[in-house]
Amino acid sequence: MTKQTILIIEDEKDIRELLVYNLRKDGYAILDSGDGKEGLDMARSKLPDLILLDLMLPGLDGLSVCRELERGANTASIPVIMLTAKGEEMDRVVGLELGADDYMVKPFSVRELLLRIRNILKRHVQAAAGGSLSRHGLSLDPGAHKAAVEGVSIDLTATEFRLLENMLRHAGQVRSREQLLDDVWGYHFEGYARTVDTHMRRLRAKLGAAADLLETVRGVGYRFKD
Amino acid sequence: MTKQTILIIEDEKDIRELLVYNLRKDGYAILDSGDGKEGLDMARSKLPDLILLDLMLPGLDGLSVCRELERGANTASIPVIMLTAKGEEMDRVVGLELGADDYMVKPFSVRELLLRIRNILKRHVQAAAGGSLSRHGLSLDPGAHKAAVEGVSIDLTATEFRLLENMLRHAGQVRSREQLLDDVWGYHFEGYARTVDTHMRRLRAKLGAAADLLETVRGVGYRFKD
DNA sequence: TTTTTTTATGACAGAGTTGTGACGTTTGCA
DNA sequence: TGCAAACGTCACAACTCTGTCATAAAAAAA
Repeated sequence: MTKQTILIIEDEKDIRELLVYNLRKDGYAILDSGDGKEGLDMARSKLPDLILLDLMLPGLDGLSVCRELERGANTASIPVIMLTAKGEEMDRVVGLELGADDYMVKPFSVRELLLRIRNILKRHVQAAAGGSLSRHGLSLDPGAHKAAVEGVSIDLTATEFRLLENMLRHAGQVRSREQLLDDVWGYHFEGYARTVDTHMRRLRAKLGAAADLLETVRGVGYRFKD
Repeated sequence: MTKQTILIIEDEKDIRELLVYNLRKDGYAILDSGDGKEGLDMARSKLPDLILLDLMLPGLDGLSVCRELERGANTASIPVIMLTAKGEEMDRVVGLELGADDYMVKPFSVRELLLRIRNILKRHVQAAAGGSLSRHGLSLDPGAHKAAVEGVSIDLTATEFRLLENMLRHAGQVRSREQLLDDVWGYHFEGYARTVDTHMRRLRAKLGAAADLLETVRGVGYRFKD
């Protein structure tokens, strides 16, 4: 699960910093710009997973940015949440002129914004991602958070599940400890590489006879048997 | 499957156009009226699948329209979402007692409205098709707001019922506390995730022997046994 | 072989999560 | 108005999970 990127286009510094801080804390990678034109360029070059867009902007106003995004083949599908100050006649604007996915009126609840972002991203991700994974008698169902070996279900903790899922999604590929720390634990985790070893051991113990599905690649990392 | 029809009864032109535009984009067939009396007539003659009804209306006010709809044999089962301006003393109970399925306070998020509409329509379709949900000896009848374990009925409060219903509708899937807060409590709930725990406990207590149908998935959320 | 490097294992403490009882507030109702 | 039910919040204890470290084992290199 790679970190998702959110682009914030907002000229008010205080609000931008508030958003950057909270979104970063929530585990997103953040790009930000205080200018409409620059923000649009960033959107086109970085292709973020979601855009928070202020309506009133220097350079190029929010509506125009939105319209331009809609026009680009690569940017049209990026969900946009509009931010507006109270009294900016939002209803008409958002609804009639373009396809923002949602909008929030300032001052808004950060928590509510986070929830909406999560929901919107989830929907977009789910549209892309598939169902359950299985290989060599091991099956994982991420939605149900259930795992089974040869049909016999096994209990995994949250971390173990994420680790095994990541290995399975990259079956046949060697995964370095660093990659695993990034993907499973997250970029922010300043961990000890041996942590991965420990969890591999725990996973192997729980996998029982299927333990050898997790192969050690000495000097490199681990690999899920192809 | 034919397009579902939504009737909008709202006198403010801007809002009406906002709704027409967005709902049409979402794939619904739209009827609209700016007058209470006319709207009621349209409802009776066209029998839409859902009605968005403003509270303050010329001709005939929203509550009266709602009451009339409830009275008609053909219109009583049509779900109604009430729209009210902030400050218009809209007692939820009054509206809900009159048969409104939900209500939203202006200015509202178009996206949220669309979600609610989708949910309500889905529920109505399901209610018409099958009726009650049941699994593993637990049965729920959302229409009647009744629950039973092994045929023995149990009393659930409104929140408990919604929570259990949500779990049951996603049986086998892990539901995070955030998802549950969103779905069961709503976007605007600035709550504490422990609230979910507490309600799970209350549900389990009422479920008695069937308490283990609600499984804890540590570090992730809860899951209704598949 | 011996030495060095890398990985596996066992133990452990602290961090985090959940269940529970209690309490205060709100809401509906008599 | 007062009461009871429903609901959200909180504090706390029990428990699980998880990262870290020391050490053993294994593999590779010398």
